[in-house]
Amino acid sequence: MTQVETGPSNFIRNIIDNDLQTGKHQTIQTRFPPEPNGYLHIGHAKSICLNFGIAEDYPNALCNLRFDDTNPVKEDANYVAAIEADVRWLGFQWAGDIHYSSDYFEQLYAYAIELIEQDKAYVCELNAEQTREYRGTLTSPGKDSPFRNRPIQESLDLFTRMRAGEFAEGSMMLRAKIDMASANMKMRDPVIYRIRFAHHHQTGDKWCIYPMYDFTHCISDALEGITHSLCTLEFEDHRPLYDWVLANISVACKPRQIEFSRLNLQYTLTSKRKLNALVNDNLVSGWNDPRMPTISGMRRRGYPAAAIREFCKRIGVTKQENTVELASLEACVRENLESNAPRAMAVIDPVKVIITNYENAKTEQLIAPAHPKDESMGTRSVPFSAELFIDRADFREEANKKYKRLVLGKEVRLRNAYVIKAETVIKDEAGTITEIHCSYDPETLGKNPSDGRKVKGVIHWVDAKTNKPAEFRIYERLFLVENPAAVENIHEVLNSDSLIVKQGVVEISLADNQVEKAYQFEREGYFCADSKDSTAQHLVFNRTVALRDSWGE
RNA sequence: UGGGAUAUCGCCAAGCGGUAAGGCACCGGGUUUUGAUCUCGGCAUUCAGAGGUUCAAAUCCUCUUAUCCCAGCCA
Repeated sequence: MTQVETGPSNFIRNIIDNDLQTGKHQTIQTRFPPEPNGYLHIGHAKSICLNFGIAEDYPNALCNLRFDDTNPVKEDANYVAAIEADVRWLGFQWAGDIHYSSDYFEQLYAYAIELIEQDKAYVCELNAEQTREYRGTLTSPGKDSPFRNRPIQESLDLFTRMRAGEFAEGSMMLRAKIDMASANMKMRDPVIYRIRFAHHHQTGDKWCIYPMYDFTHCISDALEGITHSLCTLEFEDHRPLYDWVLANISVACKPRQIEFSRLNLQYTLTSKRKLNALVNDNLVSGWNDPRMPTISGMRRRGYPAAAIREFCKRIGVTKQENTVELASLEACVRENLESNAPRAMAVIDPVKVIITNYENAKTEQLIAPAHPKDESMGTRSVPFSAELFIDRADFREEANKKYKRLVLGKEVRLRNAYVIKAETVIKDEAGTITEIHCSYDPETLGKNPSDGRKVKGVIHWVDAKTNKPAEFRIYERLFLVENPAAVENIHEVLNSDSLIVKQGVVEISLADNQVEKAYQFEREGYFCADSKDSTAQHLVFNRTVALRDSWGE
């Protein structure tokens, strides 16, 4: 069987190629197995792109979405819905219906019985502390539980009664009988079932015993016919256990677990627990705060799904520990938006400009292209009158040659409009500039001055009579340090300027823009209207990412 | 001090015995009504270190070093 491989190559795909070539598998089946205990983040995106990407690229390959829901005390149906939406938004479709590990609880229970009947599992009554003591340490072997050799019938009876709810939480557990002296801690008679009188978001109150990850995951994979079970590096030690379980129960399918390194991103946290803490401590507005590295946060911020997919493609898949620079992600976002985002003008920190030689009552409609290189994106009408706004940063009373904006007594090009010259400035008592009086050259619309004068600078502007007021939210990294995960107290390294709010104006053509639609506000960056707070009465724009800026000053 | 893994440019990452891909970042030139974009050029005689095998080694063999993961009835 030949495979048409369009995705990026990596060691996992090499393994798959080989399995196809040798005939070990005819088709490939992967799965993305999130636990519904938090929102998906950029690290999950890597796994999603890997698993669903393989399903897309290999003939007849499929990828399941399976919720690994074996711990009802931490999980919630709200997360299920959010995760589903995030995967879909990222651009992927799972095979058939959504799966849940809890769908297999009955089968899992039967396999546990099989293990007990073979004397490969037993009910243990050690409490949590004792269990830990008996397990030994990294350098010293554990010792057998006193319950390890109890009769099979007794374990069978106890396990049945555990399910029936006869015993208290923590009083008993089912353990695999492997090797308490194993150098691999995971093989020291791991717990495979514990008692939890908890309501489960899928199975309700049907169960009071819940299977552990190591017992559940491999069997769920096998039941779904998964060929390659891809997970992160910290599960390498679990692989012998994964294989042990499948080797000792009556299932035919033996998926292969392959581990790859998780993604670390500079200045960001990718731990659900810690991200949850940011939300609970109100350090951010929610899981979808635009500063969050969650899929929903990035979406709200304006990152295109395609840019996130491209990023995942560029970072690759290996077993090496890595920390990717933020610049790499931002490059993908800019690259996508550069060609897809229509242009518009917005003034974030406005100061008024009066065109003294322009007829006061007049307003003309200038035509500006939506994109400088893509004519198919059309044009828009931009009103121009004697009163305009420009950004305070674009004017100086005096400046050196390198400053290419408006300077008193000098000329500058107004983007998509005329060349103007600053004549005088008006200030208030505090010395703050309130108005800049300029003259314009009527012969410079769409052409350079006929006398050959060179006007090097171009600045953006918004008509003062017809604009739309808008709020701009400028985002910076949430943390001051490259690796916030290594910091004990997150509060100490929180960037107090991670959100800066500005009140300004946008050109009138943006009055009825759509939420989450990307625009490039020329010379400022890429923005999109906030999906939660922007309304027609009060526009709110999130800065997705600034434009690249090579001006050193 | 037990076990498992990983070491190729500032950050990712190809490479799988035949003489170091690519991306991001960075540095320069050009174009430009966005200091954007685009474009041209530069950027590892060297692959954690030391030995060895070979005509030939990042790739094979030794040893050393560094880093990460494992002692939840979490996933």
